[in-house]
Amino acid sequence: MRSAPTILHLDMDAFFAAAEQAAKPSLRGKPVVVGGLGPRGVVSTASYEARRFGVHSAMPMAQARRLAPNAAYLVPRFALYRAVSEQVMELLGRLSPLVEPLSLDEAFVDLEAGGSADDTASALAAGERLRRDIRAVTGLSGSVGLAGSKMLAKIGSEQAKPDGLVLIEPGTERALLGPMPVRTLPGVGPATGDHLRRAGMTTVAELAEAGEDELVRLLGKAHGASLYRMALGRDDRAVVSERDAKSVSVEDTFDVDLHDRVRVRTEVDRLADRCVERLRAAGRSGRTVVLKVRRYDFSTLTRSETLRGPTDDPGVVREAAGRLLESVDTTGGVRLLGVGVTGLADFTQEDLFAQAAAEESAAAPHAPADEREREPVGAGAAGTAGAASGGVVGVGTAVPGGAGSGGGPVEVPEAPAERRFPAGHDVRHREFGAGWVQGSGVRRVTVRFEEPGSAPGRVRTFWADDPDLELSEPLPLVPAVAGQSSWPASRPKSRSESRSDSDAGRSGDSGSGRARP
DNA sequence: TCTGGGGTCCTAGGACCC
DNA sequence: TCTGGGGTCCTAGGACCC
Repeated sequence: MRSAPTILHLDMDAFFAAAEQAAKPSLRGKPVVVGGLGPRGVVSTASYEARRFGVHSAMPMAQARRLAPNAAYLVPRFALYRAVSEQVMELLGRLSPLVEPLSLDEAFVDLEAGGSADDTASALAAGERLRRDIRAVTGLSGSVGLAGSKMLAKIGSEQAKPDGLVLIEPGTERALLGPMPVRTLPGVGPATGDHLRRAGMTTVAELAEAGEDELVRLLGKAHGASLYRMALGRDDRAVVSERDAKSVSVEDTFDVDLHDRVRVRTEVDRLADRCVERLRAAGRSGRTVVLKVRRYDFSTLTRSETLRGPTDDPGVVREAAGRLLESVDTTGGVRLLGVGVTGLADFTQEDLFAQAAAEESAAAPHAPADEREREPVGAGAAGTAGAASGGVVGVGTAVPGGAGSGGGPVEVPEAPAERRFPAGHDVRHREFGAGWVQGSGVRRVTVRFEEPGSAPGRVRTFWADDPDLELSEPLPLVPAVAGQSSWPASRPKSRSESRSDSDAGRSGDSGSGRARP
């Protein structure tokens, strides 16, 4: 707690949906829902227009479509959101060296540590200036909370939404919190909320009255004690700018449950490879391998194995995950698989002579499908990895498809129009210019030709293999102005890998099972 | 046509060691 | 040799957050 409201919390308003509306003029003022479009997708973000229909985050997409059948439904474009996020974080960095990002669209800033505010008036000024700057640079709105602690700053930004600022004057915390529902406090979710309600507590004031002993008895030592402090408005947590990741994991939910044991095993191998890719991109290695299985009935279990030393070897992680899989009963079907690594260390394979030798005999006879021969194993790799790793584009849930090696019995369907041109992604046509994929299917692609600065545009339909039409990088939401932060998405990236994928797919046009739309 | 993906932190029991 | 206690590591699960 400090006596001046110099901790700032920024939360961008409906971030993913707002970015899409800024990128697509025809969607402004309309309900927009961003999330997974598959049969098991959920909502990531709903625009405020969509929220009026009752759509909200984490809702199953099917339910959202029932509530708001006329909304625009889009897959997330993380490359775009990451680029906007970097612009925002850069603005926060001008306020203070102490910036703690919580996600792409949210962060704490210690204004006092940055010398940008030391009392109510200066904090207010800094907050309002920040909101103006964010709008000028990104075209989007963010809400700001200012208070003497993290908890209150965050509650402030929540109250400020959308597009507002709330300052909570130190000294007024308890009066403000008292009547609020317990769910307002961070760390009180559905389970704890129910627990407390059954014990007769629904407001923050009632938590404070109950006392620490009672809350500890109810919720356990750590949770009870911290909740009691929060209920009194006490929160001394510092803004921490750099935190090392403690685990890396990847997981996939399948459109239909997997029953074939062999298929389950190949999916685990692919997940292990993806996990190691991310691990290596971060320059880390890990000692404990975790397998996650969600079964047909949504029951979820994890199995883990700790190795003798850390590894970033895909073969080692595959083997461990495979062993763990053998201890799991998958009859009935598998809905989700995940592979993760914890116990992270900073060094990589070179340091692991002993480990490598010990593991050698157990290594698979065939090389992993995704050998990264581009990067020499030498010292240069770590130094350049950062620049190259930024370009990974997360495109919803890609489900089937061989890992590219082409070997193996898994059928490789032609890349259908909806995968080559995912709904919502940017394209460029040689004649008509910039636009975005409004829909695709049956080998056709429908494009709306408009871009961030333009008026709402018109729609045209093309063959999916039209050579004049190609996928393109996201454009800045606001035209660049001299002296302002650059547009990260426009930085040079690795050559589009979708090219080789689609080449491989296209050659087999007449071949095996092409997905019917 | 129910329930994503990426994380963090906490608890609890058993093994093992001193 | 009838019985203690503390510390750390490993494993599994659950709650919570965005």
